[in-house]
Amino acid sequence: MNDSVENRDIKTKILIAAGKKFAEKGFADTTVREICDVAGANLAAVNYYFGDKESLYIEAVKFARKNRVDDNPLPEGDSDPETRLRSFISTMVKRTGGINSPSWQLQLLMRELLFPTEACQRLIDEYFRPSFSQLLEIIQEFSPRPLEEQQAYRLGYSIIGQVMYLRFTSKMKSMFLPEKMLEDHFQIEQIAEHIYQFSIAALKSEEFWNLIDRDSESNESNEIRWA
Amino acid sequence: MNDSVENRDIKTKILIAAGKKFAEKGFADTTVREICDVAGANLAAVNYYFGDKESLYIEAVKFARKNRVDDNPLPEGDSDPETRLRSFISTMVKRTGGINSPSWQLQLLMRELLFPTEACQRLIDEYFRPSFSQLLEIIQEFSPRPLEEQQAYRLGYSIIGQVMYLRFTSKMKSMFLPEKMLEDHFQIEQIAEHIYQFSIAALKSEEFWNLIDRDSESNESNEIRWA
DNA sequence: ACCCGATTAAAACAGTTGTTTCATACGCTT
DNA sequence: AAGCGTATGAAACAACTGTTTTAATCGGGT
Repeated sequence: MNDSVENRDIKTKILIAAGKKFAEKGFADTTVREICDVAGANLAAVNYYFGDKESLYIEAVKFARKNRVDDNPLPEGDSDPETRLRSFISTMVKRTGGINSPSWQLQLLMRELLFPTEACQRLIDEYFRPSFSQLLEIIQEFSPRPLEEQQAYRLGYSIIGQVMYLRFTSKMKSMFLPEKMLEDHFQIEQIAEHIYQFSIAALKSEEFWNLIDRDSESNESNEIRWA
Repeated sequence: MNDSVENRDIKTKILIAAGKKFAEKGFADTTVREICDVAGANLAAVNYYFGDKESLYIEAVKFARKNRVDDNPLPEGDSDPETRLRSFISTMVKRTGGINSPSWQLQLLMRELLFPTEACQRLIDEYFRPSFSQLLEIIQEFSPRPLEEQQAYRLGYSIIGQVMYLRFTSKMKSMFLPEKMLEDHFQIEQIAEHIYQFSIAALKSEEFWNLIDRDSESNESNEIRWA
């Protein structure tokens, strides 16, 4: 099993075909025959190149992640917090592919999050955590004083949650929302702008930060310090 | 196939066993033999009572929903919007079972949302839409002027998204968050309170409503800005 | 006591699945 | 051109799946 040029082609074809099918129907519902069919490879090729179906799945997840990182890279730069947050949300929404056109790569990664297999921990560490860390940094800049870790995490969840929920429920959205509304008011850019506006409104609310302050003070008095 | 007392028992047992297994591993990964084993029924019982596996699945989803509705009913009453929103979020978070103790009923419904089958549309109409409608009503009360439908929907999504994301990612949360933080700061009540505070901060922001107003007046410019 | 429908039990069936086998074809080095 | 390791192709295998069949059992009504 080397990586010479002539056989990387078919191997890659299998990885792509597998990724698409796994993303679409999950591990159990996807057959090796199906994958080989799409890839134009022989049935034995999967076992020849990857050993077994499960190893192929793990490789497909890795492959999907690798292919995914480069698209929609998180914006760098030291602009103001508002702009950075807007860019971040916009990027994340774009990464999810909005409502209608999800990439199979992300769909596969999502599936892995929802029903984790062995490949999940690695995925979190290498793909999701870096983005989340960047979000935490941005959030920190809105806080009038250094945020406690758990508060930053919860805020991060609130923002990421809005983004991810749209992807998670993308299949049922047409059952929930009228077709016309989907087309007219739930396009990628509109979604991103809405989530940004909603989040920034909360993050800029003085009252909100006062509440958090009060909350953390009462926590410290009630609980043993940790960390 | 009648519903006399003596055979409702085994039928119900199968429904419960099927619900649990389907929730845990999905439709394809669950075998009829497994279900019958758990239910203490014979292999033929599934086909005898339900026809085939798929019909059993649909019945199991219905059964899960029926069992689920009564717990954590949405609070009635005509208190102020803030209280109603807080109650609503609290109820929804409780319904999701928080982080650690999900019920198999809800887990099955969630799975149906994520990877819809035929049972999904019915589920949305009978179970999720009523809750969402109530949320829309509450949101409306925060708006200084009558909300356009799509704006109400997007706001609803922002709030529901925060709640649901926690459930959707419950399995991976222990991979993402330190154990200690989960225990100390991601309990049901804390999550609910946080989501409420975050959402209410946005909903009370004058700037936010001004933006929405401006937005609805000029939809085109918004799209161009993001193109 | 007998019968008859409803239910259960066990086995068998037919189809699909992941995996393996083995013979053949290909590409490169000598 | 010969030789050799790699890759492919078609078929077969063994296990598992949902479903069906067939016979046995149960329980109540006549």
